[in-house]
Amino acid sequence: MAEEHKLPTIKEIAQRLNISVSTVSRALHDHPSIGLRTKMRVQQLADELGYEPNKIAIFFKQRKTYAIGVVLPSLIEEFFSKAISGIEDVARKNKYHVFIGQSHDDVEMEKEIITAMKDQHVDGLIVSLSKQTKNYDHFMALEKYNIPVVFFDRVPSLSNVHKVAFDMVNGTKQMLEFLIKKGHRRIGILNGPEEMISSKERTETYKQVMIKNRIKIDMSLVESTDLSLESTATAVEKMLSLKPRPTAVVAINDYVALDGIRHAKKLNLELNKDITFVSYANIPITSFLQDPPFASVEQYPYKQGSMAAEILIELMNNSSTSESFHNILINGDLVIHATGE
Amino acid sequence: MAEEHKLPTIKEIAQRLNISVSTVSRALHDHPSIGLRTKMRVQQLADELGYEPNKIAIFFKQRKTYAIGVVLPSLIEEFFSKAISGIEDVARKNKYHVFIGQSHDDVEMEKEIITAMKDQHVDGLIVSLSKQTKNYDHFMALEKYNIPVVFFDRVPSLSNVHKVAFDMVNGTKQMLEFLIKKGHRRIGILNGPEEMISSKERTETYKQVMIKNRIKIDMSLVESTDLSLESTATAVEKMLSLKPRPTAVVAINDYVALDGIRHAKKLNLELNKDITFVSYANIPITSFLQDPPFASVEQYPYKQGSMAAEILIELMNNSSTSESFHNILINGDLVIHATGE
DNA sequence: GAAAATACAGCAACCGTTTGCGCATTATTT
DNA sequence: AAATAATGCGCAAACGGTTGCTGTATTTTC
Repeated sequence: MAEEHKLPTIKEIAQRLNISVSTVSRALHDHPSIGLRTKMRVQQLADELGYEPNKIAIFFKQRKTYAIGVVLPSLIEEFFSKAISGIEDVARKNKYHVFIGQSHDDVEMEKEIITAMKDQHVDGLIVSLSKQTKNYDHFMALEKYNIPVVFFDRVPSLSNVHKVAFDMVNGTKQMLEFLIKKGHRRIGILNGPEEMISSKERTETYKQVMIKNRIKIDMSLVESTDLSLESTATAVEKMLSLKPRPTAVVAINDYVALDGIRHAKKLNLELNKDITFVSYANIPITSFLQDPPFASVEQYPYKQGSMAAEILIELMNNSSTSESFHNILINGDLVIHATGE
Repeated sequence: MAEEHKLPTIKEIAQRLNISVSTVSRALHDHPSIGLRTKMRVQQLADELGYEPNKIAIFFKQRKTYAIGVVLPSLIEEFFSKAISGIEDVARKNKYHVFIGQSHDDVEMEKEIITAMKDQHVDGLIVSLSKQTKNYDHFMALEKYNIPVVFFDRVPSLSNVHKVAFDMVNGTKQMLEFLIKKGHRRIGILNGPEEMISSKERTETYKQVMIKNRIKIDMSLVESTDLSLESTATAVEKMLSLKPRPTAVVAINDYVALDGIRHAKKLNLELNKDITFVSYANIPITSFLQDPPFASVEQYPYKQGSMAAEILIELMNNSSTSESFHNILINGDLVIHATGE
């Protein structure tokens, strides 16, 4: 049973009613040049037959797919799954659908996904770079296909692209000023890989704020991790064995901060007294944690996603290549987690 | 610049070479009935022009999109984002792409997504039900369009569907036997909403195991939560205020267990002594937790996702409606988290 | 009552590719 | 040398729908 799977087409309606397909098409679109009588007959038969336009055919004709692709490192990070929600919501409102691809922080995978999405003729792309990505040719190639790209969060260090990102400079300033106000003078940074511009910005801002507050800059207080477990462990260890030890540590994200906290406990350091950890917010389980980071900068992933999507939609509509590039900075907010000090 | 966006087509190649499009098409496919000379000329020009077949046109013609849709409650739950990875990996291997839709546990949203995916002509669908879903008509309607559906994790209570799910009966047995062996006699259940078959199975298994171990069944030890924060809080409170209090509690997932643990601490109960919490694994941050659930049953989301995808691919290939339905049960494994007792 | 305007519907091309069938050429067989 | 078989390629339809143009009744206008 159910083996005939012949969906009704406009052609069929035309035959049954003994009129032309163009008339049917126009009737269904309520075109003014079709008589009321005909329109009604068509509408009725269409309903009876359960006719539904074949969108693939339409997309093909219109050279549009109403699909946007999203490429990001990993859905497991809450930051990204929240961002996806923002993208999805905006997309749905505008009748777009969302393809998702995870690069798992692998450039080759990223390229593959981009190619696949190009082949699928997505109308636009939203991308958060893999942490390995240094070269942007595979994105630039998309221009040829007229596929606009909006980057978010992990954006390339180029000026001629559209991007939405957390305002790292501002967020880092807030965080450092907060710590300094609390009396900290020796502040460590558990930074991300050099390839990420956010890492560079963090370091720069660090220097800036230190200078402004007349604190001597000590670059041995800046450690990097490529975010792998081992690399993070090494960085944490180095950081905590510095002499004198920093009294506060800014970690690139909550996971790294938690690693630091765990290690500090092992060393029998008293948290928020001997040493204070702060970070940039990625995870929301802090309420279950005995010792959360003292504070985090909320980065509003949902907002980043939805803004990126809005920009993309604008770009897809006005294919009139507006010469300017969007460069949105999202302001973070400092959130205090720890219950007391 | 770049305003001509005219991608080369087979037609263009044909014109330039003064041959027919059919010849070009066949040449590009290495069809035996095309002469070597012609093939080479075509190939070369195609390379020069950077020709790429228009997949949309091909999909349209072949009435296939090479897209599979995935509908699930929320990407934020790690269980699901891991499952997605499993689905994606299998899909990619088979040249399929993945559309994702989040129902956010809302039936209406679920229906909308299904409709959208049907309109997009996905070739198949993988679904984990919203916790509200009681009626499966919107899935059954897909038969008409010849779109196969494979359910996973949150599956419907129907026998004539394909599904992959965690073996709740077995997993729960393992867990309960484990607790009983440890001496627990008064075991509470923080169960999920009644609509989820897993909840029913949990209750049933509970009774069964109790009977087998000659422990009197006390249904006041079974509390339900709809998984909202408030509902969970209420259930936890009730559970911990029972007299006598249970010495062990099985929670539907880690989040609920953590809520229980937090509440127990507030009541100054000593964990794993006065009361022990166990659950089904959804989250991996246990290593950062001071007091993780004592044990969890790992549900292998990646495996569930990849198996569901494999079944779907099989179904999409053999549209020969095999009369039997897949009904895979994934065996869980008990994982002990707590460091000591 | 004839000319002009309007209303209604059909023709055919088009989007890019695939494929069954037929038709020339050339090559092979006897 | 004639009949047969390969070989190489083109024609045209098909997938489902949209749209500019054309054509014919029917009305309206003066």
